[in-house]
Amino acid sequence: MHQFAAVWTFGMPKRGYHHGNLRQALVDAALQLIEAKGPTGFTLSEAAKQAGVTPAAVYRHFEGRDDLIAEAARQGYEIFADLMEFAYQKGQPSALAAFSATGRAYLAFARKHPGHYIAMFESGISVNRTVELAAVSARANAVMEKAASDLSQHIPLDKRPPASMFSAHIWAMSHGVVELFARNSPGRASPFPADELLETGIGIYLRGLGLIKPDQSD
Amino acid sequence: MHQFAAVWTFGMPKRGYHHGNLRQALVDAALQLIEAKGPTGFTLSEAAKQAGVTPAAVYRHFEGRDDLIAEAARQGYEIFADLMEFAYQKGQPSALAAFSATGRAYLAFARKHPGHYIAMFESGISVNRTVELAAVSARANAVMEKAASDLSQHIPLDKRPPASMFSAHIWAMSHGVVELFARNSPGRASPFPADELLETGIGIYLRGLGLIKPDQSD
DNA sequence: TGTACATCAGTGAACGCGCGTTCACTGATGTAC
DNA sequence: TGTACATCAGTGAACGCGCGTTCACTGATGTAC
Repeated sequence: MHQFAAVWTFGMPKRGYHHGNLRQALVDAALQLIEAKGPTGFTLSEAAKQAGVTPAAVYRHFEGRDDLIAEAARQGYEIFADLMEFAYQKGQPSALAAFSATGRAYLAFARKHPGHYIAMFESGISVNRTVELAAVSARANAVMEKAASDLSQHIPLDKRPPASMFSAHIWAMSHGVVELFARNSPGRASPFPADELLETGIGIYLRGLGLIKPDQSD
Repeated sequence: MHQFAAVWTFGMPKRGYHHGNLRQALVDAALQLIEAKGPTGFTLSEAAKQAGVTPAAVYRHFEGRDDLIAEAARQGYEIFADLMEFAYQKGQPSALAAFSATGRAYLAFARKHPGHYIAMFESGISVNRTVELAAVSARANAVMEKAASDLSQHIPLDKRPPASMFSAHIWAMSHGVVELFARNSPGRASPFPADELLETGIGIYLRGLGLIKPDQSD
C-alpha cells in the first residue's frame, strides 16, 4: 500500500483525502467566481465545488461566506498596496513620474486582478471588518495620498487644492474608467482603450493644475 | 353591501382585490429594494410583498424578474434623459454653461434617484434588451456628446481631443465620484462633499483643456 | 523501524429558507341589453 | 335601472432548486515511544 501511495503523491499536485492547500484554493475559486458573477452572484457552495470539495469543508478554513470574501479582498489590498508602493518608488525622485506611475498601476491592477478589485470595491464588505483589512487598505491609501501630496508641492499655493481632494479626483476618474470602460459592460462599447482614456484624462487634469506645460505630453 | 363598499373605496388609496396601479407600485418597490440591497440582492418576491401582493401577481404585469428590473431602468433613463436635456437647454447659448449644467445634472440624478441609477448602470441588464431601452439610453447619451462636442469647438484644433473622449472623461469622473463618494460606502469616508468634488474636478479638467482661464472659477 | 494513538481535514446527510415560476382557481370589474 | 355574462387581476398552493450552515462521522496524517 505504502509504496503505491507514494507513486500517486510524489510530485503530483496535492491530492487525496486531504487537499493540502484548500484555504488558498478556495480563495482562488472565490476570486474566479466573483469576477464571473459579481459579488452577490458568488456562492460559497460553488466555490467549494470548484475546489473539488464539499461545502462543509469550507468551514474548516473560514467562518463562513463573508469571511471568505473578506480574505479575497485582503489579499487584493495586499497586492494592490505592493503595486502602488513599487510604482511610487519607481517614479522617484520625480513627483510627477511617481504620481503618474501610481495612476497607471491602479488601472493595471484593476485589469489584471478583476476578482480582487470587485471583492475590494464592489462587494460591500467593510474595510473595517478586521484590523488586518483596515491596515492594508490604509497602507494602499497612504501611497496614493503621498504621491498626490508630493506632487501638489509643485502647485502655486493659491491654486493648490488639498492633497486629499486632488487624490480623490484621480481616484474617481480611475475608478470610473475601470467601471465604465475597462469591463465588457453589456451593450456599452468603449470608445477608446481604457488605458488611453485614463492616461489622457489624467494628463488633461494635471495640465489644469499647471503641473504639465501646455505642449508637454507626460 | 354596495353602499358600504362605496364607503371604503371612495377617495381612498386604491385598495381591495384589484390594486389599481400595481404595475407602477411594483416598479417603485423594486427601485426602493434595489437601492437598499443592490441589484442582485433585489428579489421579485420581496417587491411583491412590499406592494401588498402575491409574487404570482407580478406575472400579470411583467414577464419575470429581469423584465421588472429593465422597466425600472427604462424609467430611470427617461428621467435621466429629460434632466440632461433640460440642463443642456438651460445653459444655452453658452457651450461652457450648458456643459457644466449637464455635469451637475448627472450627479443630481445619481443622488436623487439612486435606485434608478443602480438599475441603469450596475444591474448588468443590457441596454440592448429592448428597443425602447436602447432608444432612451441613446437619447441621454446624445445630450452628453452634444454638450461635449459644442464645447470642444472652443479648443484649438491641435490640442482638441475627440468629443467622445472628452465626454468619456467627464462621464468617468462623474461615475467615479458617485460610486466612491456619493454613496455611504461602508468604511470609506468621503473627504469632501460629492458635488464639491465633482465641481472642482471638472473645473480643473476644463482648465487643462484651456476652456477656463487660470483664475476663472466657472 | 514499527506500532498506538491523537489530531485534524475532510465527508455526506440533513436542516430550514427563500427564491422564481406555474397553475387552476375565484372574486371584482366593466359591459351589453 | 337591473340583470347576465365576459373579462381580467388577483389568490394560494405547489414545484424544484440551490443556498448557507450544522452535525456526527471517518479516513488520512503526524507524532511518541
